[in-house]
Amino acid sequence: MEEAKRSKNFIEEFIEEDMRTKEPRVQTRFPPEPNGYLHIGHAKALAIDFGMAEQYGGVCNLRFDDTNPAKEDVEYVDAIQADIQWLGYQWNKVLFGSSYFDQCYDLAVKLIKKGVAYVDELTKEDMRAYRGTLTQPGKNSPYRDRPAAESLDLFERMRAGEFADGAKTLRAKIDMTSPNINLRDPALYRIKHVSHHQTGDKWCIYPMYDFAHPIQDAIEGVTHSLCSLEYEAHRPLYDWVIDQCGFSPKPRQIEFARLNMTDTIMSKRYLRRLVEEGYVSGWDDPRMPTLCGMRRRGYTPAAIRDFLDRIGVAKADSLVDAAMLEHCVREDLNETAIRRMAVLDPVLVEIDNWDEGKFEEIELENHPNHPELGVRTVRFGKRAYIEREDFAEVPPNKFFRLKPDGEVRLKGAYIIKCVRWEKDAAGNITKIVCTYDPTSKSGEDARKVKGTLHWVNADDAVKAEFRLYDTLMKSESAEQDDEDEEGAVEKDFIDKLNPDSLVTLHGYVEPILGSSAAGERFQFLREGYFCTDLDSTPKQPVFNRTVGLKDSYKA
RNA sequence: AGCGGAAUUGUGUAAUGGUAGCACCUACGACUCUGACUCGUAUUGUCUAGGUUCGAAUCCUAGUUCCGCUGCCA
Repeated sequence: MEEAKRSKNFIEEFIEEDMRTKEPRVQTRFPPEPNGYLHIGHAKALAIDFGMAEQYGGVCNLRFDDTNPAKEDVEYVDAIQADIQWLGYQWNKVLFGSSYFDQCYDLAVKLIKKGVAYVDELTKEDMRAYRGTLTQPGKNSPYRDRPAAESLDLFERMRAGEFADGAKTLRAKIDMTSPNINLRDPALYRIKHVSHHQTGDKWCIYPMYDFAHPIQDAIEGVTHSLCSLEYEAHRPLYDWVIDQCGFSPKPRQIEFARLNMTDTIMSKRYLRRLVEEGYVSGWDDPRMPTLCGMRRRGYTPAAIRDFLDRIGVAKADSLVDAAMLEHCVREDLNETAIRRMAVLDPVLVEIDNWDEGKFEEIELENHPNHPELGVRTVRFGKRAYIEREDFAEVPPNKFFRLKPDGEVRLKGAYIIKCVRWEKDAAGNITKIVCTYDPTSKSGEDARKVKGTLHWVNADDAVKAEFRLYDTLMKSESAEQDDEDEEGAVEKDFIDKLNPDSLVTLHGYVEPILGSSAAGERFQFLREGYFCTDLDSTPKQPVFNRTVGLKDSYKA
């Protein structure tokens, strides 16, 4: 496939300018916090971080941003790496923010000695009160001007574990009247008597993100620290830390808009609720926007990367139509997925003028656009299953499928004509009786009929389960405000869940599919792209519908 | 309200003072032993009001709307 030509985004403009005027080297980092699974939103950031490094011949490190042990867990460290690799990105090194704790500490000492950091003893509540508001300036803490030596002593004792959580903090001495609240003496270190998944019990004080991140970037030699828009107001603080610590050259922080997608919940908090309260089967439930969920659903790395490439990078907030992602996965799978026949909601067809016990071998192409992918053989006999919705007693307008006295071709086999049908007491159709035209065998240049149906031979069909997915949320805006009155929003969120996001059907597949392995992808003719689920067994194959086919039929 | 950002067709994104383009979506048509794929055609856009200029999405002025920021989270 040809490399799609894409115009430059604003980050590329910045990088190229920096390469011309500063140093001709690019280094980035992808800094996930190990407190959850990666989702499609992270994938955008990841594609930008790894993509920029690759594009400009630089390197990108995977660095776990683990400065808050209270919220993090090793469980996620491995999963995050697996997801990145699955997507096809390669890091230069795996690093941990926690491995810089010694340097952070030393730098904090340096800042105290410089007189630009101090140990504060205000309570959390007082600190908030002293901070002021969006419109009113804050005021100095009474501890702000204590001698550096005193702060130093206190800071050492904080480290030594002499104080309880929250009793003291180390704060930057910047400007309590700054219109940018992030500059009103932000906390640099806090006390947390919590053991860390990487450093164990070595520390009981941990640096804040705002202090640790720029230090990590600078030590590693990151040239461009790419992050999402909500860190924009933190950039002056990022630069302040770099300057006060005396780093040079200085990494440059550039912010871009994060991904939002229609019908998609992207907040970790809500995703966690779905898992913990059992609304989905787990983080890898195929309805989840997590990378492991999408993987299980059958999305391909190529499709996801193509999608990420197409949506671009900008600073304006946006809401990408999920139809774009669907388009990308259809485009990829159309090329690569082997064709098979499966009947999801079966109804029996019996051929009146076909001898009982007689079978014919039928050859079917594995891919109409790729003959080199070969053919397979299926048997055609007196009975077949077709899709229940492919027959109509009273056909709607432009119905090309089976109807009373109507003809259709069974894909690869013969043209059949409906002569009568049977129903049970409840009025459900139990059998459709047809005749076949012996002169219409596929490939023998017979006459044409408008409709062609997929089918499976009833005598050797394999029973299968099909899982069809729809959006987790009922309609448009997947997640609104999460800040209003807690209870109301929480309830609202659950109320908006789509009760039909998972529909399970039981039908039949070609015998050859009885042995498919988990993860294999197919196009089931006229039904969509499917992949074999983890739950699948030879006795009971299970298929997930990744995405349906486009359908221009309107009754 | 203070500060920081952002506004281009239904959606996403280009055009860096010189023909508003591309993709998705949608509609219609051709083809079709998948109502798929493919191919063709079409609709819709520069937040508003002024100004500078031969010429403005782009520069200037004023306004409007949206997003973010008041964690010892990241």
